[in-house]
Amino acid sequence: MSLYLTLKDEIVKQILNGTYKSGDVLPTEQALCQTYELSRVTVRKALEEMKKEGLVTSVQGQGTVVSFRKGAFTSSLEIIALVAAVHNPFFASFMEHFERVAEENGSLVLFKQDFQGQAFASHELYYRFIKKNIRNVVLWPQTEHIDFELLNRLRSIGMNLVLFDQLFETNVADSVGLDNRHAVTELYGQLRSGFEGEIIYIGYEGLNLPSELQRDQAFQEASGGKGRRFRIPWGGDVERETTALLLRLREEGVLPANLLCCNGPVGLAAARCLESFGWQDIALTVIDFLPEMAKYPMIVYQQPMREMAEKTYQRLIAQNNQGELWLPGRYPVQGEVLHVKGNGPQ
Amino acid sequence: MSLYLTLKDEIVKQILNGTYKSGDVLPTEQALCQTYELSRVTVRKALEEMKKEGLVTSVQGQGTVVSFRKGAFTSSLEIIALVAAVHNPFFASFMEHFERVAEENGSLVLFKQDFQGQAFASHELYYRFIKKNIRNVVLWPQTEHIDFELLNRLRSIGMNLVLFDQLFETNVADSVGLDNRHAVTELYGQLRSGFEGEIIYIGYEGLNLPSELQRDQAFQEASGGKGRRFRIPWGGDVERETTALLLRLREEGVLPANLLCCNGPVGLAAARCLESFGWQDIALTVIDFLPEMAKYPMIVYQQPMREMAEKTYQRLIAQNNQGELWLPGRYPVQGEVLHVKGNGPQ
DNA sequence: CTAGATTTGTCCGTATGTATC
DNA sequence: GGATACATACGGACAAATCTA
Repeated sequence: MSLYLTLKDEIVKQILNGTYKSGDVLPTEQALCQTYELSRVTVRKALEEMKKEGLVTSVQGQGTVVSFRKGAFTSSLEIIALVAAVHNPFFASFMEHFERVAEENGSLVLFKQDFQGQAFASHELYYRFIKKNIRNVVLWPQTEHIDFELLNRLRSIGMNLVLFDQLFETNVADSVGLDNRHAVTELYGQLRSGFEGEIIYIGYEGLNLPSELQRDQAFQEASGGKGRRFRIPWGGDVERETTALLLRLREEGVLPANLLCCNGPVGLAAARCLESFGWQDIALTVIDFLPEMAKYPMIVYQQPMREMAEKTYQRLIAQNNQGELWLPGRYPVQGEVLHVKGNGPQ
Repeated sequence: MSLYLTLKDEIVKQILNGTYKSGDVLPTEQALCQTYELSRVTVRKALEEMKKEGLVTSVQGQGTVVSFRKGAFTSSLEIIALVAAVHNPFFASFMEHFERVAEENGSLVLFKQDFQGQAFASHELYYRFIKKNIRNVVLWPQTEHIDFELLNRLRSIGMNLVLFDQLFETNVADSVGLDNRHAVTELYGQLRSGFEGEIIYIGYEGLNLPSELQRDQAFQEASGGKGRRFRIPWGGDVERETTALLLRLREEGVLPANLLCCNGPVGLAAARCLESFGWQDIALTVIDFLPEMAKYPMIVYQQPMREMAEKTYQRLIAQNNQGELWLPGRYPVQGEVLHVKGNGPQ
C-alpha cells in the first residue's frame, strides 16, 4: 500500500478509537511530516483523501480538525446497511419491502445479522462501515439499552442513521415507526363501538421501549385514564405468561373483558388462550399482524410495511441531500384495521 | 483564480465544445505542461479535479481519456435543475408538486425558464450546469425537434436527465409521462357507456410529439380502427381553429357526435364552442384538466401531478444510485376520470 | 517474448501566497 | 506586525503499468 494510504488509515484509526475526538485539531502537517518521517506532499495527500470523505476539514491558518457535524452527511445512497435480526418474521416483512424500494432506486442493501443487539452495539462493525465508505445505516432497536453516545459519535464523523420501528426522541437519527396513538385509538374505538363490557390493556412489564410506552399511554388517554392495564414480564415465555395472566384475571373476575394487546406475540397467545378455553365472551384486538393470526377471530391493526419501507428510504435520501441542514425527526406512519374472521386451527 | 482551476476550466471547455470528444485521449501531462507552461504538479491537480468529478479517467501507462459513459452518473441530488416554460399553467402545477417532493427530501430545485425551447437546446446552459457541478436535469420537451445528440453528449460526460410529460423512445434519458392509452381508453369507455352516437377524436395536425401520436393511436385502437379523427393545425390559434373545425363538422353533418379532445386547450375551446352555440346534444371528454374547465360540463382525464412529480424525482434517485448499471426507461403514470358538472360562465 | 519507450502514480525538497490568531 | 498553518506552485526523481517495435 502507498505511503499516503497507510498514513490515512493510521489517522482514521486514531479518530475512530478516540485518540482524536470530534472537533479536535489534528497535528499540523509539519508535525505529521516529522512524526511519520514523510514529506509534506505525502501528508497532504493523506489529509486530502480524508477531506474528500468528510472525515476532517481544514482551515487555512488554523489547522485540520476532525469533523464535528450536527447534521447529516452528504454521500451516496449506493449502499445501505441494515442492522437487524433478519430472521424475525416482523422484520423479515419490512426487509422485503425495504429491499424492493431500495433496489427500485438502484441502492444496494446489505444486511448485518444482529443477534440480541450485539451487532447493534458493536464499535467494530461501524468502523468497518466507515472504512468501506458505507455511510447509510438503518437500525432496528429491540432494546432500551442503546448506546446513543456511540451513535452520536458515528453521526459526528459522517454516518447517516435511521431508526426503524421505534419513535425515539433523539438527535442522532431519524426514526420511522408506527403511530401508536392512532393504532390504540382505532382498536379502542372498534371495541367500544362493536362490543359490550370493559376494555383492558395487556402490555409488558419492564420494557421501556418507546412503542410500548406510547401504546400504554395512548390506552390511558383513550380510556380517559380509567382503563385497567395488566402486564406480563418482558423477556419471559410470552405464550406461558399470557396464558397465566388471563387465567388469573378470570379467577379474579376481571374477565370477561375485551382485550387490547400491545403486540403480535401477546395477541396470538391470547387468541390461542381464548380458543382453547372457549371464552367467546371476550373480544380481542391486537397491534401487529402475524400470519398465524388468520386462524383466530380478532381485530388486528396492521402495520403498513411498504409505507414504512418507503419512508425509511426517504429519510436516508433526505439526510444525504440536506447535509448539515438536516434536523432529526420522528416519522409516524398509520396502519389499517383488519377484521380477521378466523378459520379455526387446522 | 488559481492556475490549476484555470487550466481545468480550459480543458472542460474543450471537452464540452467537442475539441476532445468522449473516449478521446487527452494530451499527456508532459504535453500539457509544455503547452500551458505549467509544472506537472499543477497539471496533475487540474486533472485530478476532473477525475474527481468524473469527467475524465486515467490509466497508468495509457493516458487520460475523456469519460464515455453509457449509464448514469453517481453524484448528489443536492441540486436539480428544471428546464421548462415556467409560466405554463400545466407545468406550473407539476413544478409545484415537484418542488415539494424534492424539498421534502432536501434537494434544491433551480428553474431555468425555457422560452420556446431555446434554453432546452442551448449548449451554453448545460456547460454552466456542468461547471457548477449540477448533474441532475429535468426537461420538459415541447417540441419534436430535440437535439438528442446534444443530450447524448451531456449524458456521456455525466449528466443525469429525465424527460417529463412525453414518453420518448430514447436511450439518453428516463421519461415520465401520462399513460395515454389508459387516458383515451377510459374516456372512450365513458362516452360509449354513457352516451349515444358516434365518437370522434380531435387532435393536432403536424405535431409529432409522442403524446399526440400515442393518443391518436390509442383512439384508433379503442374504436377498432373505425373512429373518425379530425385535426387542427399545430401552432395556430387553438380557440379559433377549434371553433372553425367544429362549425365545419356541423355543416358537413359529422356533428352531432361526441368529442374526445387531445388536450386541455382544445377541450376548453370546444367547451366554449358548445356553450355558446347551445349544442347540448354533444358530450365532451378531454385529456388534461385546466382550472377554467370548472365552468363547463365535461368529462376530464386528470393527470396525477403529485405522482408524476414523485416518479420524476425517483428516476433521478435511481440514476444517481444505479450509475453505469442504469438503463433508460419509460415510466407511464395513470390519472383519474373527473366528471365536471359545470357551473356556467360567470 | 523481450526490450525499450511512453505515460501515469508516487514521492521528495523547496518556495511563496494568504488566512488566522 | 509577527508567528503559525494551510494553499498553491515549481523542479526533479523513480516506480509501475502499458504499448510498440
